[in-house]
Amino acid sequence: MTHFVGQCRLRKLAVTPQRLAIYGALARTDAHPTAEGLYRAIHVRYPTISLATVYKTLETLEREGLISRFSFLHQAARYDANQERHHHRVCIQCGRVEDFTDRALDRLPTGVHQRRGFKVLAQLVQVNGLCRRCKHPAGRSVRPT
Amino acid sequence: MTHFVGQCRLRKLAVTPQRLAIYGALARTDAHPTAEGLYRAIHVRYPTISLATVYKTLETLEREGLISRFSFLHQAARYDANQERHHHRVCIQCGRVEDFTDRALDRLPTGVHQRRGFKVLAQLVQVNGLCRRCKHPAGRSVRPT
DNA sequence: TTCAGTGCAAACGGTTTGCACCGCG
DNA sequence: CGCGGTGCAAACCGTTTGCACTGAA
Repeated sequence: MTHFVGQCRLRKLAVTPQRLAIYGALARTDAHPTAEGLYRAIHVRYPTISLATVYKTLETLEREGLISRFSFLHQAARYDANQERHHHRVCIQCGRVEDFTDRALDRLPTGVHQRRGFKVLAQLVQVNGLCRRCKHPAGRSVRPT
Repeated sequence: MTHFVGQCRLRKLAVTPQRLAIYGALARTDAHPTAEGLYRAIHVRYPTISLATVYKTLETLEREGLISRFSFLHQAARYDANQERHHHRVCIQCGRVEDFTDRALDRLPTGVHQRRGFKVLAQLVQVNGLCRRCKHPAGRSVRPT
C-alpha cells in the first residue's frame, strides 16, 4: 500500500481515501472482482462511496497501469460461423478480429492445470496488437460492424 | 447452406427464412460481426426482422454448436491488481478466474502474425475448463463477486 | 485556493424477456 | 393444427456521463 501511495504521488494522482479503499480491496483478493463486487466490499466500511467513483477510479488506475481489466472486447459480443479450432488475432486499435489456426497452440501442455484440480476443456490464445492498417497511423481506424 | 439446413433438420430446429438469413450473413463474412451488425446487414433485404430475433437465433445456434460467440465473460468486467505478466484459467461453470504464470507461454512465436503485417503487443492465453469444485457435481456453483 | 476527485441521478448501449401473433413441420 | 419461432416494446444491467460539491495538495 505504501508502494501504491508512492505510485500515486509519482503520477500526480490525489491520494484519496476512496482510492485507497478501492485499490486496497483489489490488492487484497485474487478473486478478480467486478466493479460491483468491489463496491459491495468497500461499502460496508465506507457507506458513502458511490459506484460511479469505483468505475472512475478503476478506469484511472487501469490507464496508469496500476491494475488491469480482464474482459476482452466487452463492448459487444462478436459471432463467428467458423467452427474449426482456431485462435484470435485482435487489433486493439480498430477492433478487427482475425482467426488463425495453429496446431502447436492446440497442443499446449495441460498438466499444470490438471495438477491443480482443473479440468481443461479448451485453451484459447488471443494475440493483441496492431493490424497492418492501424500500425501505420496513415489510415483512419474504423470500429467493427 | 445445404449443410446448415441439414444440421437444423438433425436438431429439430425449424428452418425459417430468418435463421437462413442470419446464419447466411454470418457464414459469408470473416469480420466477426456483432448482433447489431448482422441485424443491419440483414435488414436491408429483410426489413421486418427484429433485433431480438437475431439475438435469440444467435443464442440458439451457439447452444447447438453451429456458431460461436467471441466475448469471454462479457457480463461484467473483472479487475486484477496483479500486474506481472500472467494468463488466466477460467472456470466456465462458476466463473472463477485464476492467474497463472508460464514463461514458455510468454515466448510464443510471433513470426506468423508479423508476416501478415500485424504488430504483436501481447499474447494472452485463456484456459477454459472446470475448477476443482465444479468438476465434481457435489458442490453448488457460485457466481463470482 | 484550486482543480482533481467524488456522489448523485439520469442517460446509454448491449442484451434479455413477456407476450401475442405467425408459420414451419 | 400445434408448438416453436418471430416481432414488438418494455425491462435489465453494467457502465458512462453531466454537474454541483468537496477535500487533497
